[in-house]
This record gives sequence, C-alpha cells and structure tokens, in this order.
Amino acid sequence: MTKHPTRRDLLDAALRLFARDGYDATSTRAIAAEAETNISSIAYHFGGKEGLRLACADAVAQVIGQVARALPAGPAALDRLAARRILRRLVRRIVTFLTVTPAASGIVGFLLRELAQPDSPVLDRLYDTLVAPRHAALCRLWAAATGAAPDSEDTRLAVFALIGQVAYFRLAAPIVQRRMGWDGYARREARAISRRLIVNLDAMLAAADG
Amino acid sequence: MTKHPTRRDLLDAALRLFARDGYDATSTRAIAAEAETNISSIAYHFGGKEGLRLACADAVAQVIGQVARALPAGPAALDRLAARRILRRLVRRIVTFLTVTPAASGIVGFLLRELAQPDSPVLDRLYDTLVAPRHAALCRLWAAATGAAPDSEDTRLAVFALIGQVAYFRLAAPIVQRRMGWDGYARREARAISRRLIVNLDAMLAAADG
DNA sequence: GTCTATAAACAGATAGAC
DNA sequence: GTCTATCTGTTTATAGAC
Repeated sequence: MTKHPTRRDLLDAALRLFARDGYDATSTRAIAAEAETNISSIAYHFGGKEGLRLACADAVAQVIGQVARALPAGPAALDRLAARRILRRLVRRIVTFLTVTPAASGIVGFLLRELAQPDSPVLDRLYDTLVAPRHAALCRLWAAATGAAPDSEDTRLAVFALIGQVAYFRLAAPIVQRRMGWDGYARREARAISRRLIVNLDAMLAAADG
Repeated sequence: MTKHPTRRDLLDAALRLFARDGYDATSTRAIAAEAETNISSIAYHFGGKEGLRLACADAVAQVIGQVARALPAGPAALDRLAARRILRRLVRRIVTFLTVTPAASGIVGFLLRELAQPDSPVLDRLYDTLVAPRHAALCRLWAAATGAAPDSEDTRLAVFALIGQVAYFRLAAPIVQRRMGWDGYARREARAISRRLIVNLDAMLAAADG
C-alpha cells in the first residue's frame, strides 16, 4: 500500500456519497471503502458519522465562498452598468462551476440535500455563514443594477428566482440530461445553459427599466 | 379506536415522511406509527417498503398531472397571445399549488428527492409518464408564445429554466422562508412569489420579441 | 494512525394468532 | 385485515492489538 488513508480521502469520499445517495442512505462502511480505508478511521478523525457530515458542510461552505468571491462584499455604490456586468459574470461563473467542475456535483448535491431538509443539523451553520451573506450581497447587486430597494421583498424574491433557475440544472441534472439527450455536462452544454440564463437575466433587467 | 388503519393512511404517511426525511432515512416503523397502524400492514398492502415507494410515485404522478391539466395536450396551433395567456395561468397555478396546497409539500418533496437521485427505481416511471410529456407540452406552448422552434435546444432549456425558478421556492423552502422572514407559505406569500415569477416570464417573452 | 473484532441498536420482512 | 413476536441482516460506535 503506497497511499496512506487520510482525513482528506474520507472527506472527499463522504462528500461524493452524501451528495449522490443522501446522508442516511450512505453507510460508514461505504465511505471507508470509497476512501480505501477502514470504518474506525471515521471515528478517529471526525468523532463519528455526524462529525464527518459537519466537516463536509464546512468544506462546501469554503468552496462555494470561493466561487462567489466575485461578489462585492461591501455596500459600495455601483453604477447600473457595472452591477449588470458583475451579475452576468456571476451567472456564467456559477453555471460553469455547476456543470464542468468535477467536484461541483458532490458539493452542490450535498448542499441542496441539506437545504431541502428543514431540520438538518448543518442548515443553521450553512445559512448563517453562506446563504444569508451571499444572498444579501446579491440583493445589493440587484438593487444597484435595477434601481430597486436592496431590502424590498421583491428584490429578495427576484434573487431567489435567479438562483433557482441556475440551481435547477444541477439539482434535476438526471432529468435535464435525459430530456436534452446529453451524456452529462461538458463545456458545450455549459455554454448552452449559460447562454439561455444570460438571456433570461438580461430580460429581467430590461423589464426593470420599465 | 374509531378509525381503521387503511391503505390510504399508509400512503399519506409514507409520502409525508419520504418527502421530509428521504426514503432511506424513513423506517417502516416510523411510517406505521404516523399512519397509526402496525409495521406488517405495509407488507400486506404494498408488499414491502419498496412497493410503498412505487405507490407513492404513482400517487404523485396523478396529482401533478391534475395540476398541469391546463396544458394543451395536442399540437394544436395557438396564436401568440393565447399561448402567453396559458403560460401565465400555468405559472400562477403551479405557484399556488406549490405553496398553499397542504399536500404539495409532500408531493413535491418526494418528487424532487427522487429526481435528484440518478438511479432511483421510480425515476424511469416518473420520467416517461410525467416529466417527458409535460415538458414537451410546455415546449410547444413556449414555441407558440415566442415563435421559436418547439424542439430546439434553447427552447427546451428555456422551459427548464422556467420550471427551475418555480420549483426552487418549494425545494429550498427552509432557507427562502428564513431569509424572507416568513413563517411558511400562505396566500400572501404565494401572491408575492407569483407576481415576481410572472414579471420574469413576461420579461423572457418580451426578450423573444427582439 | 490504522487495523480487527465485536458490541448494542436498528433495519425490513415474516410467521402465525385472532 | 390487523395484530404480536421474532428472525436475519446491517447499522454505528468502540475496545484493544499493533
């Protein structure tokens, strides 16, 4: 055995299996086998299956944070055109990440499964450190791009709708790919999705101009 | 005990629990308890846990079929305005169903969990009887409303994007409601979501007019 | 740090009384 | 049809050798 089973291997394996099959459907035996180590190493490194789940949540939050780093953090004033440019870049960036990045399937699959579960023990952590600040930043960007109030109900809903149409392509990937006749997501498919979502974004922005 | 435990009770309980916690995380004991009957009645009525899952899939397909019944089945020619009217009605109808119908949470939750699982044994059935024909009908409607080709790649993607932004509000309901400061979805919330999604739909349609 | 072996709880399925 | 009781396999966690 030339390769040492490590903490990192377990984390990668767990993220992949949690995303594909769900937390409960994934046994620690399967994770250990995928990581090519033994079961008890999970308890050693993470304290147990639940600890591994929380570690996955932290890893996911970190990666998503990187992808969304194009978002301006502060409430700096942006003119309309600059804000719209950033929004378009973000949509393209997120679609590319969701489709062609190899680890994206696991990361987003894990995230969406946890978010769909109202009483998930990792939801609080993910919401406070990831969802709330990023969504607020997107709302400020949307407000700058459209002239709407950043805290208005409609602004927040518009941002959720924007996120929703992007996220759906990863969430419902099996049926999307089947219906499109695609074997998976690669560069060409990412471009086709990106193009349509940018059209939609521009249409929503144009509608805001009255 | 005035109420007889029945097949229907088991189906309702299973749908609710499968949607909330996922298939694997739901034990037959929990289903039986929720239905106020005993475990072995699952085997009696459905042959086992997997049979109950398939029965849930059939029930879901039937209800969704009812909600989408406003969709024209045939390839009858529609003028632009009529097609757009139907599209708007559908969006409102689906949002209302997703938010205020009590059973919607269970039905959609179950559906989305199954669709997210590439190798789910019920995916094939749901895809053939529900997803593919409804998506195709929506594509024809979209084509009639915009002048695009009903089978073009972009038309199919546009329809998925449209579905995605609606579905997201049910899928990510926990974070949406937390961020919006909502206690749940009721009439007022459904109207707010509907209003934004109709704005987006009209914007997308307007963009198609060049 | 990594392993084997095992404990204690839990799963789904089923036999058989009524 | 509905129930109790139980079988058989699997789960997570852990004790302890190395």
